[in-house]
Amino acid sequence: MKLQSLDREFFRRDPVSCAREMIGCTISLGVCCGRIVETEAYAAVGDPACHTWKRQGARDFVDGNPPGTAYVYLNYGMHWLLNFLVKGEKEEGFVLIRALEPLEGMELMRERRGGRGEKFLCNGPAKLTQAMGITGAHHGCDPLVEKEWKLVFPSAPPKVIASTRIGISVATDRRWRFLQMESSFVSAPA
DNA sequence: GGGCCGATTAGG
DNA sequence: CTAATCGGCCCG
Repeated sequence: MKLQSLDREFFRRDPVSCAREMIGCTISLGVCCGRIVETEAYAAVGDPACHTWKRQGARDFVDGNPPGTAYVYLNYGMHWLLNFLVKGEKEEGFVLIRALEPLEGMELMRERRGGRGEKFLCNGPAKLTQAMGITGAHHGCDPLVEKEWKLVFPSAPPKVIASTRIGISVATDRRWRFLQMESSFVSAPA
């Protein structure tokens, strides 16, 4: 089977479809690799939970970068969260990566995560950035171009479950959280 | 400048 | 349940 890398076109769509279809894709940074088992979509327009709702800086980021660009931000003053910029013709926004199934480089992940067990290395948006070594230094980088990054489609599309987004206090009714069915590496059950 | 809040996490 | 910890935003 042939490994098909995500391309620019993949991110030139609406964020909800993009978030759904990123489930099952693998993401690599350096020697570490994991399968994406949980994502969330945020819409640049009309979504009170999206950074663009309140932050001009986020809006500028959308306008000033190509689709696929990494949007990394510091949450609660201590946790880096990884998003990918999505820019369709009609809809723009972000896909938040919320959990990975660790596949490669687990030794290094474990070291970065204080020796925790495999199931707890990447089962949360801030845990996976810590395990993968993603920080604000990666904000604005282009994973479709930069060599240490690799984003690859799954050989077969997994079963995906839609659920409500987590950890937000507004627009909580939208089922814009996506999980790989039966995965034990998600941050929380659907 | 000060106050408040947040797409979280680990520990009690 | 809460502390930790800081950039952005809203005031003044």
